[in-house]
Amino acid sequence: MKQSKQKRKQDLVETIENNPFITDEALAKRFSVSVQTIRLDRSELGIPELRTRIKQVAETNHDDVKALTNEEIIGEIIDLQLDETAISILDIHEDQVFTRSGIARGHHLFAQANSLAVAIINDEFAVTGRANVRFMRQVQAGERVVAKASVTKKSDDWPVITVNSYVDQALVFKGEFVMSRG
Amino acid sequence: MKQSKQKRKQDLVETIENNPFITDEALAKRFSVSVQTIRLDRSELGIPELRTRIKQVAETNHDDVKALTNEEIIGEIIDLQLDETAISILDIHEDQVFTRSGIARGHHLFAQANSLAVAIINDEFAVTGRANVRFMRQVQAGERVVAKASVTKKSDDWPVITVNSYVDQALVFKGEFVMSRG
DNA sequence: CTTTTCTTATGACTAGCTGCTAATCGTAGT
DNA sequence: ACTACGATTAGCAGCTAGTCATAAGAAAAG
Repeated sequence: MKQSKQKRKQDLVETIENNPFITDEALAKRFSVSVQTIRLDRSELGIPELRTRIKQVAETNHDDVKALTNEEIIGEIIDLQLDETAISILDIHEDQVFTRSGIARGHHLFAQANSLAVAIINDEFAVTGRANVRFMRQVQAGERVVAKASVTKKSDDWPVITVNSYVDQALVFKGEFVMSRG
Repeated sequence: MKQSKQKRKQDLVETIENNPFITDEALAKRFSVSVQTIRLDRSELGIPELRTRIKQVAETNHDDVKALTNEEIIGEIIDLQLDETAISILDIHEDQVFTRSGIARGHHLFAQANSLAVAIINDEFAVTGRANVRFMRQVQAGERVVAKASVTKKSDDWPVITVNSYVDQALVFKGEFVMSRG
């Protein structure tokens, strides 16, 4: 069935969206137009060719370079006394755990604690110098991690922050962060 | 470096397994043999061509709810000998640094090293038990961090992995990870 | 009836293969 | 030394699913 160019383009986008594995030839048959017309439409719509599309689908879930959340702070700070204590919460999401075991990847707990340690120091250029961490118990997806930080050694050069993270009442993470002023 | 056919075939399987997006030409270069040899090896091993491989990857995680082969890794692993050594690279992006100082937030370096430590252990349920890390030098946006991991203590219960990360030749991160098998 | 837009056709080119045949290399056995 | 053998390399036709550029024909709009 022949349709208007507008309509065909709309349908084309939809069709490809829910079946990225379709070739131009198949599309041509489906819309009763020539392959060339499909190519024209695709180029006008900025839709890449089949192989590129497949690759994109493959990459979205295979891509190794998975970044951590791009927020300045991992977790939500709910209490903060500068240079004293701080508390943050982090809800462990489905994609922060190992798909096989369902256990939260360690670096997320580290990131939460590290963020908190940085936040507690009243300095614009505070960075972590050293850290000593321990994962006490595995955390599952859906659990809420509460991190409690306190400055255990006040020093302008090397303040030390201790972070304890809990799920309910259970200690899941212990960390000691030695900071440095940038 | 030339190797025996057996060894090459083994390496070929591994290489393709953790990077299905590699062409025969690239493989030929990597193993210092001709493209024809790679094709021969592939056909003997029953490994399909690039496009088919990509399609398989795309398909398995298109209709798949629970992907098992999902390697959640921060950074790109460029070399891996299970239970021995591993190397990964991570390009520090604009939004992985503190907006004020431009210094990479520590947990990204930790995440890279932690991922590598998990990957090196030949176990589906390996998790980090303890870690001792040190940030030697600040890393700026745009810099490429190369993490080198090696198993320093082989143990079924508590293997220890040492990770050293470099920017150019400079050591920027040192970490010791004590793993536990889930 | 023109003009413009749309559609289709054509030819030349590409990557990354397959499948086949033929030649060469190095090593080992007799 | 000769030969046999496995491993390697080379070359070529053909394939898919495209690319780009150009041109010509059809349909719609002015």
